[in-house]
Amino acid sequence: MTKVKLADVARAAGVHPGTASRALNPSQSGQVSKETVRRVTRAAERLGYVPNAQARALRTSRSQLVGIVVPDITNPLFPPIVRGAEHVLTAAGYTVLLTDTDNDRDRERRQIDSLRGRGVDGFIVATALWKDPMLAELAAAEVVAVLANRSTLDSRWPFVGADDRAGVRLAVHHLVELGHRHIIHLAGPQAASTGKDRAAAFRAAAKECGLPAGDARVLVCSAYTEVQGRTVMARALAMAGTRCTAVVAGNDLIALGAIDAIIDAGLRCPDDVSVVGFNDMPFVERLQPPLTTVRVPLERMGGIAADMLITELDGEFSPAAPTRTLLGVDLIVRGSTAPKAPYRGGRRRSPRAS
Amino acid sequence: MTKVKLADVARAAGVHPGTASRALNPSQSGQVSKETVRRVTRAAERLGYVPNAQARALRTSRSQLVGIVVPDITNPLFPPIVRGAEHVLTAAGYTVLLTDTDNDRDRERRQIDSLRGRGVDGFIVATALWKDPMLAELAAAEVVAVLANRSTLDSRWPFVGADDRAGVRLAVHHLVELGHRHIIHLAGPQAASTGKDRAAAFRAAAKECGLPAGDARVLVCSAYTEVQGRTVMARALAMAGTRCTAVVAGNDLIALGAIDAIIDAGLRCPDDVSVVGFNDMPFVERLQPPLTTVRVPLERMGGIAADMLITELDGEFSPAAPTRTLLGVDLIVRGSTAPKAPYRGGRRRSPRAS
DNA sequence: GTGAAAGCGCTAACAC
DNA sequence: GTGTTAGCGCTTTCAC
Repeated sequence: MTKVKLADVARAAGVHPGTASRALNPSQSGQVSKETVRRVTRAAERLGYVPNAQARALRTSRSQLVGIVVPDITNPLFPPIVRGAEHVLTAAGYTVLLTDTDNDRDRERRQIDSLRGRGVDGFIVATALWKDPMLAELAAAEVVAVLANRSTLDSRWPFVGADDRAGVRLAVHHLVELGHRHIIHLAGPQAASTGKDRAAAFRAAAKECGLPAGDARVLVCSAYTEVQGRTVMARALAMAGTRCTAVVAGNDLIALGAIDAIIDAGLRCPDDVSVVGFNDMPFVERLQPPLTTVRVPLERMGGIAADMLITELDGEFSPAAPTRTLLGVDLIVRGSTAPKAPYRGGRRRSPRAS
Repeated sequence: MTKVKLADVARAAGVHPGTASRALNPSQSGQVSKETVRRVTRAAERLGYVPNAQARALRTSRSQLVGIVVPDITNPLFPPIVRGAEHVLTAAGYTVLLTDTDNDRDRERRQIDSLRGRGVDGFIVATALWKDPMLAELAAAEVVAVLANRSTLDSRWPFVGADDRAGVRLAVHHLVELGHRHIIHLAGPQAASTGKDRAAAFRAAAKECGLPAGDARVLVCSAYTEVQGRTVMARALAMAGTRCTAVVAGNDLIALGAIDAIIDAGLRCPDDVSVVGFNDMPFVERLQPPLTTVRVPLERMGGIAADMLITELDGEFSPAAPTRTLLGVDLIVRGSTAPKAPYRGGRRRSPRAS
């Protein structure tokens, strides 16, 4: 079983390879007689012809390959985004190269360089930093890319993400309505737009609700992980002056860590401390307690990122100002938030044995 | 910024392109003088040379591309497998093409054909059916592939998966030790080896524990989903003759659905019915109740699949009998299993309002 | 409407 | 040890 190539199809159809190429290529099949198109198409089918993408790419310098760059595919935030993007991309004839940077900048650079060497037509990047040297390089090299979830300082990139400000605002108002006044924000890494923007939104919302700055503290986690959420929340609970009754977490993972720390401290969620997450990643509705969180349409985000990239790739020129899409979000109220309990004079259950 | 090619590097180093190629290629750089290698390497670095993978692939008919085929990347079972495989593969210079078949056979065929057209060197397939026409075609076309998680009837494929029999045996023994005698198995789809093998293992383990066949029923779910688990469990609870006190689920998702059905019926887990899952996918330890399940080293599974594939790809010939690796599993006992409650004369809480 | 021919960037077989 | 050459499979200009 040796690979059948265009020349074989041409011979079988009794035409020249060039003609066969035109016949098989929708955009050029107009230049070929209907009859020839039919003969070539049938021959191709009969022989089970599959075009060699490498050769085509080499010739046309278009690979129909798209690289998707995520920090960690096991973070439940990303599979839906990847899935949404993949569906749109494959429907449009593109193939997805997935790469997981493992949150490691060196690895990210190597991976992206490798994908560039493979001639990808463009990237969907979900690892952007606010100040991102990698993106600067890509820009310099005139690489086509779209940013998903995280934005960047450099406004030249098309972007699709959640309306972070609206989401945090919803969360803060919800807590205030439940009677909470001492609310802290466990912010995500400030190098990421999501971390930065949500923190800013938290401050703005707190002000809007009339909370004094001292009652609406921001504590920064160095990563979007359960471990960081737990560590920073533990620190917050141990701080003398802090007596927060509610937490707005930078994302769901940080929220889970925060809940752990609350339990570690002998407190309960939501009885003693309410917690709101962000993203509504899969399965958080089944956790104990079910997580109140801001729902982001992740699969749609991936699909839109793919659409944007395809537009960019098809377009002869890009508009002066790139498209920026902010997806609407909803607050999903579940079991991790409750009305502020009346002050119980420091009565705590004994801390969990470690 | 025009792309720098091998000829540019050669010119800069003052050698012929052929020599530059040899100098840059580790396997052939022995044929070139040390000094030339140095000059070429430096020139390549200075110019920022990135080899064109398309051209190389066209010439060598080796693309260093590997396709990973999963049914649904949003099923938490798969991200760890993909991640494990990707790390090994990228370390070995391969790039991953990910495709999500959406559990759709037609889509799967199209995707695999497309990846073949792209000249992938091999596949890691996590969607195998026990009798799989797709795999038969791949075999006929002499495609190199490795099966992960699910095995197949045709023994020609290398395979890495969990020790399903041992896992189910652990689960059944655990339940019997807790005093359960009326145990049902909510099996996964019987078209998949995991569904079939776990069901067979369940029957064997029940027999081993001296449970009469009528007390150890097998009910089959048509998919590994929460919806199916819930539906089939509801049917089981509604069946007149059934009074099971424990469930061995085909996987964690089915287990979650089963727990839903138990609650729907006005019963409690684990108080009235114990449930054991399979896979120990991420976050099940935080669910309500925390899921007792069989832990499978998923990331390792992916890594081993990648290793097997690389071996296959490097080897001049494959051994007569392909490698089959069964990964050891552990039972992780958490909150969804408990000792059988004394018979409470059909006393049930009123069913949850629907 | 179709044939001829060149060439995308690279590697490997063959000279010397 | 290095230069030369051919060609991987395809598309596309240029003839006719």
